[in-house]
Amino acid sequence: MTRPLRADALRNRERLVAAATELFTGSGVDVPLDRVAKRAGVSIGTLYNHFPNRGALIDAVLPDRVGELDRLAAHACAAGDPWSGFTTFLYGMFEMQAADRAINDAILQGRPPGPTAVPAECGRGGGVVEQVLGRARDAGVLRADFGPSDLGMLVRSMAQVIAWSEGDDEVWRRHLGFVLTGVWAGRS
Amino acid sequence: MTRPLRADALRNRERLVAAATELFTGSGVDVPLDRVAKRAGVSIGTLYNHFPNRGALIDAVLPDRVGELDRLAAHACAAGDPWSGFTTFLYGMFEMQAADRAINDAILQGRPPGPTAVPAECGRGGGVVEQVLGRARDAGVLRADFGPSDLGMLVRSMAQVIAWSEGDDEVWRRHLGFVLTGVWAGRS
DNA sequence: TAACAACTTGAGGGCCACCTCAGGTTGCTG
DNA sequence: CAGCAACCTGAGGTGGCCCTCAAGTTGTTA
Repeated sequence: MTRPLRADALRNRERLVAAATELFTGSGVDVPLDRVAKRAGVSIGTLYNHFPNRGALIDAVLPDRVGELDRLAAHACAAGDPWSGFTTFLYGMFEMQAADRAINDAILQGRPPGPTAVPAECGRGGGVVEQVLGRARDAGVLRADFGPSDLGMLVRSMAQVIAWSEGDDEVWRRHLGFVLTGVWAGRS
Repeated sequence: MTRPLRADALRNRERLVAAATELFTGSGVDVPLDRVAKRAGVSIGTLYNHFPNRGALIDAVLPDRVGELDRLAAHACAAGDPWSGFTTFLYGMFEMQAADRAINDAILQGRPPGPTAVPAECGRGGGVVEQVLGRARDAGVLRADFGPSDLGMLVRSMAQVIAWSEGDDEVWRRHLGFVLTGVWAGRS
């Protein structure tokens, strides 16, 4: 079906993804596409040959990063204590989110009619994430009614908090701490 | 210094504010200014005569609404129980925020380098708000270290949650409940 | 190496919102 | 009511970004 790309085409595509990754990560997913093309050393036309729109480019950039979620979640499941597994998973995840404006922006901008495939990607890793949640719930340390949609909302709200933290991790950590205390079901 | 406006100028200014209030409230603070002018029955040039930029218009629209905060806060202080005073204040405030896209948008978009004077306005009512906080803290029902900046962060994060709730108040109420549980310092 | 298809190029058209300003209109004052 | 300032008007300039496409270039296959 899909015949192999010509050598130069493949090279250009890789350069484009690399340039987009850099710019999206640093300045958000709103950077003019001309700038992405220029940084890739390629014409704007070529960019559009490979990616019909901005969303396609974002979709090409994000999945790599989302893969890290799997590792984080696996690590969390391996932890002895379900609660600390759950919390370190969240802290790790938001650390990643705070370090990469592309991710944070994608979450912020994924307004109700989400344009890109981020939700789909999140669904992919959803299985593992659901495991982390389930383990904490079953152990009775997480509110029994805390579901994936609650986590989704937390991610979105934290994206906003992170954007306001301006690089100071302590700021969003503090806020996250409040919420975690709120969803903790253990005995104090 | 500032001599009184001419009669027609005053009328136009009022019409502009009214039109902007309607449009901002319903469709967010991003509506094209041409549309605001048209709805006010005034030319775009007149709009710029009165308000040099969008921020000035927003500043003219919001303060009315922020005034309601004072009433809410006063009501909260009048409540017998400091904790229920605190929580009903917050629920009331976010209800207002959920009902008015102008407010919610202004909060969401007031990115770190905030353009409009919303923060200043919040500071104005800040005295009363600080009272509500202080009362709850002094009564030992609110974390002793929960300050105004924490409240500010909560407001911002809730703005995001509200935007995602798409009119379903139960959604943001649920999330707010988590956070409130987290900052509650009473004995369970 | 010929010859085709795949790919690239970048000027340019479209769109939309922002904002200006020269000229016309209107309230106001004496 | 004259005459001046204050005010209004809206066509049009500006800028940014989006996206297209006809013409040129380059990899590839035979």
